[in-house]
Amino acid sequence: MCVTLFPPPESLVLTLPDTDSAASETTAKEVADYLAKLNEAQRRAVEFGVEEPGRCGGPLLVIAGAGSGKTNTLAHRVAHLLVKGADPHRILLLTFSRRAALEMTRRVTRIAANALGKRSAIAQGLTWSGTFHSVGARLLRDYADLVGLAPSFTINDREDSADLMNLVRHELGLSSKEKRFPAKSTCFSIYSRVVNTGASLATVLDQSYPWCREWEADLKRLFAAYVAAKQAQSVLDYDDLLLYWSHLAAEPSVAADLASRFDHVLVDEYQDTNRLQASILLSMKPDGRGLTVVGDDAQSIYSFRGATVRNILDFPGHFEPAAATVTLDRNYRSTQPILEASNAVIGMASERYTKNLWTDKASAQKPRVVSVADEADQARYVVEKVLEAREGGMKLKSQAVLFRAAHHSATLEIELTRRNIPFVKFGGLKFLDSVHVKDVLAVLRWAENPRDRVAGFRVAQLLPGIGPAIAGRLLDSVSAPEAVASNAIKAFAAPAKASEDWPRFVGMMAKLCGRESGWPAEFEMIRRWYEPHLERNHEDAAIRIGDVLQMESIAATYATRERFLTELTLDPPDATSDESGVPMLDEDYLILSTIHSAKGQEWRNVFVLNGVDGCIPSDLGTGSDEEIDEERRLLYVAMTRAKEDLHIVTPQRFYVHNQTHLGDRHVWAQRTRFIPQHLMPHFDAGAWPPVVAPAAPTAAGLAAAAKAKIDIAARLKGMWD
DNA sequence: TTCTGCTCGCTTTTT
DNA sequence: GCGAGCAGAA
Repeated sequence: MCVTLFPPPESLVLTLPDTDSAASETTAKEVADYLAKLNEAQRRAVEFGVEEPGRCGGPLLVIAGAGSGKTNTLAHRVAHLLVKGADPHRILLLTFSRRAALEMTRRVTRIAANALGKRSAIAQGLTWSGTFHSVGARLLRDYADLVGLAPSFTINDREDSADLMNLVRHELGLSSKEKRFPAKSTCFSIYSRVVNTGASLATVLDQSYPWCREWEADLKRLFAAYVAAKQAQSVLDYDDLLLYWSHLAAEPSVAADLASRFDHVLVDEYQDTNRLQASILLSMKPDGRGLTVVGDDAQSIYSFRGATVRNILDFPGHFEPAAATVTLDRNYRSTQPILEASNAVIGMASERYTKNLWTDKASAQKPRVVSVADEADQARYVVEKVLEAREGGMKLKSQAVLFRAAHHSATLEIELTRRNIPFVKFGGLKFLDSVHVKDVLAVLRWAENPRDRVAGFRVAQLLPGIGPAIAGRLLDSVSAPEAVASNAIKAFAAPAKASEDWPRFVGMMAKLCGRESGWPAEFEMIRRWYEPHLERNHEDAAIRIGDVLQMESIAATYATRERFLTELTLDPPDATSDESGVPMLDEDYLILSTIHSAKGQEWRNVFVLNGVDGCIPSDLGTGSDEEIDEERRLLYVAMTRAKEDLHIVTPQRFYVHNQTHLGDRHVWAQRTRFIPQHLMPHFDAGAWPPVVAPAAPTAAGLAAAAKAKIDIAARLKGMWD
């Protein structure tokens, strides 16, 4: 995982080099240099409204098609602002993921270094770059007192939030209805959708969760209690980071201060922001001065998270006069045949807004649609083609395998492991979901914030002899008014069955709450305490201890416990590989990724797995026309990742695991509906392995086979001798 | 009250 | 191939 720290507050006071006149002259000359590499549209996007220092241009929307140099353009714009004298500490750069934020600052630094020479230290001051959520968390800690939040608030990830929802649900007695109440994760998804879309509960239920319609009144009660519980416990969920921020920004007494912190706000991947995020931007920059958003409506693939493509479409109209729009439609990534095929696929969307992309990268190779018998053949095809390209000098890292759902790569992962091909998988990660990781984090979270019931509930029940009932009582005494956590734990009458483990637990919690050991020594202490419990509860304790040890080394790179917890929640490790730990950066490895996680990336050779109906589009995403269109955009995103070669693999026979009451079964799959027959001229269609006439078995072959049979039989018998 | 062993139901994408 | 929830034993 990428471990980056927000620099300590002191570094914010970094002194800026003087802007003397001699430097300005060199600047003027080199400006021309670095802008000369951009095309005309990119250059307009970079220079728009950037005048002398202190002045910020009006709002700008950049529609940037796939591979049109979007990141590069945005990075140039930031660098250009810096060159023109903008204060880096007063630039807010909002990206979709931390990975994207890192890439952006890296590029800005490089471009600014080229343009400014030694003065590139300026780019180092670009400290406000990150996701909406992580920036929200930072701002909230600054303003915590103002909004009545404990500055030591902890952040619940999705799973924790669902657990809290579950606790509240039980307290309200909603779990013991005659008819089954929606599952905790469903409840949480509904809640989250209401918050992120700004729609009413009734609307959300009608549009997205019709089967939960009858529970509307109960859900309302549940959500009210959930919000109260979060407040009582000083915990925030992901949505709260945005929600508190938006309320903060809308509050006149704070808004001015908040807005005046930043001269420029730039937002990447704007098509994947939701209503709440848009409202935050508008209240931070009501007149749009200094506001730049970049995105591509054809790549909007996060509506399940409340993102709405309307944000990008309606952006210009929010301002008076309307925001300027620059469209980047020249593609620098893919060859002409790949682009033509991609354009054809997205061209069938029922609604579309941007123009076709164009390129001058000619190629004779059309993208391929490869028919294979089943998933095993699909895996073999990919491995064979990957190795073939590797022989031809293409690094594994320049090749990627993309799929709709994380488990689609399971067969391939086995084949890769068998053939000793290293790979790293992005997306669908369960690292933070595994019980042992959550256990350890719960201890930390509870120590950091003793009112966090989800964490405490989990920790207490690790001790033998303590179940839900006793854990609940312990938590009550810890969170009683005026209670001091470590004293309350010490004073608690543990049951006899837990007496053996109790003193050690009390000692550990006292040290953690008192911050006696310091960070990261605390982590080691928790690990040592946890190991015996892990061994008692899990057969595969050794592997799990390995994970905990790995976490320990990650923990050591964070300055404080709070930083570690916050960043791990907001930016969990996003990759796994066949062996524990991500391979060293200098090693070569194949990329496996969900299409969602592949956003913004590119590779020379791209394989799209399971290009069949039921996978793309997913069975679960074929309810409405909007959903189908989003699945189509997903395929479009996957296809436009490819620079030179694109393989869409379509297994004819598809194995489904326990998906319905029918149990495991094979289904016969059809090529995805997004590539209908009339688009096939854009592709090279073929089958693999190539069809050859079946050779009759030779006498020698039969003899060998017979011999093998005998050998195996003998060996099997030998096992029991 | 905890713990174990069973059944039933669900199963995308992620900050 | 897994978690939530339940029934029954300790």
